[in-house]
Amino acid sequence: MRLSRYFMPTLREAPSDAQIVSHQLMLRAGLIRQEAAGIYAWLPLGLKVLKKIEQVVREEMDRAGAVEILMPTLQLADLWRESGRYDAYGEEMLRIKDRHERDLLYGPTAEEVVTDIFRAYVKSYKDLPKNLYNIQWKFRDERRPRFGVMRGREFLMKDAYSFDLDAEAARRSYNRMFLAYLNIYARLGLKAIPVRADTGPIGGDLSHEFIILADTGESQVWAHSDLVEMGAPGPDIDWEGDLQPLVEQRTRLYAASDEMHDQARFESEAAEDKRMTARGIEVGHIFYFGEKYSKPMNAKVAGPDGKDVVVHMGSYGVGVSRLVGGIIEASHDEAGIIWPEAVAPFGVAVVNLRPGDSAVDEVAEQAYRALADRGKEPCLDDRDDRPGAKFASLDLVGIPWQLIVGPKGVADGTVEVKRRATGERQTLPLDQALKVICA
RNA sequence: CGGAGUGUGGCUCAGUCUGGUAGAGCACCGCGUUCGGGACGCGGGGGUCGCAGGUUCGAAUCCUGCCACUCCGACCA
Repeated sequence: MRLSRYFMPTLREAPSDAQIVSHQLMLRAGLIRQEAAGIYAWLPLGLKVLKKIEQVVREEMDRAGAVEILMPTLQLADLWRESGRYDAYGEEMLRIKDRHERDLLYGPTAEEVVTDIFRAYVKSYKDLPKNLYNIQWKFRDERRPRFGVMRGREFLMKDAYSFDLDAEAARRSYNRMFLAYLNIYARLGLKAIPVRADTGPIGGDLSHEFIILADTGESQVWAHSDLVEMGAPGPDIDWEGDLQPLVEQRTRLYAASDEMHDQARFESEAAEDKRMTARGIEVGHIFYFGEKYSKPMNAKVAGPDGKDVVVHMGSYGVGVSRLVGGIIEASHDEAGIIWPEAVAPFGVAVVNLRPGDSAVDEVAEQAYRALADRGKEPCLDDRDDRPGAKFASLDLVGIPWQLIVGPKGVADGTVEVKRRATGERQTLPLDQALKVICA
């Protein structure tokens, strides 16, 4: 992609609406544009990042045995009347009428729809377990949207729903999601901590929130430092096997956010030098809720004895659009965004410092093609700007590498490679520069 | 939803108190000089001053109503 033909409207100053750094940087880097309170258009760069996060989430869900579907944004109120939530859900639900005066709503979540799909087709315990997920736009009419995409009204969310014969099987489904989530955040270059969450009237210990560490995060977390060190289990675990040990290894260590924190317990469970407190952002929530929806909505399968059994369900959410902001909160500096390579909109920018100079053009084109051939998703900065302006805007939008081609270097057969995250640069012949970037 | 605040060109803001022909910087267009970290000079384009009503010879400015957005609080992926 040639930046001279691209659409990347960067701003030198942040619009005054934006308070937190990720929101400011998303506006300045031209990732999003606000259309209304908590509602955003996604511009090319922002959309690329969003799609990359979405794809990582999708791959890890698939790996863990979940199956993707796509449910509608508009849902029938009647389904929500079945579960009893149509009246229970407050002003946050956007309610709409169609031309036939039928009550619709813009889905804030999809338990009802997925349960309806499930019950229509799945009739036997032999078909369990099932885990259906979708990545879809949701709407919650927040009283007070803020923090840009971190707390918008419209947001992209991955939500998965598991169906099992009993609580024990549901725990196995829960465990798969628990570990899949850790893998997702690790692939996104984030440090995530699973903290025990309030299970409300359901009870039990099967609800966790996933908090990514960021100094500017809105939540406080307290955790045993070994938990952070332990990290993700990796993709190669036996997803069909017994995952309980891997989960317990992580859940037995202390971790809590504001609402569940107990300082006395923290101090008794973690030695003084193992106590970590940090700021973070909640980017995922997994929950076992048993028969809460399956019972009122009559989602049953025939058990081994031929009798109907109400299925046990769980739901598992990842805030995909929120993660865009979350990653920026966790990874930026004074100059702008620093994208982890897994989600960067472009892998490398080939910076032509003198467009129109045929020798420079030629080397830049050559570098661009070589990087494209190697799958590095390069862009070519052939904009007619001064070098400083190019560097500043490329730093701002956070592309991980800059391969700088200028007249001086071309004259003695070299280019410069700059790494965004560290600022380190080296001057090298092109073939070696390519090796550095592709290493 | 309670409290506070802001709406002036694409962005940041001045002008409002004390009514009198709408400003600056950035961005944009043209020309020239520049060209390795958001250049400089000269010239230029662009604004129903959130909307509606009122007061006045005259309203961005005063009054009334409405709308939008932001911040603090209670609530959430």
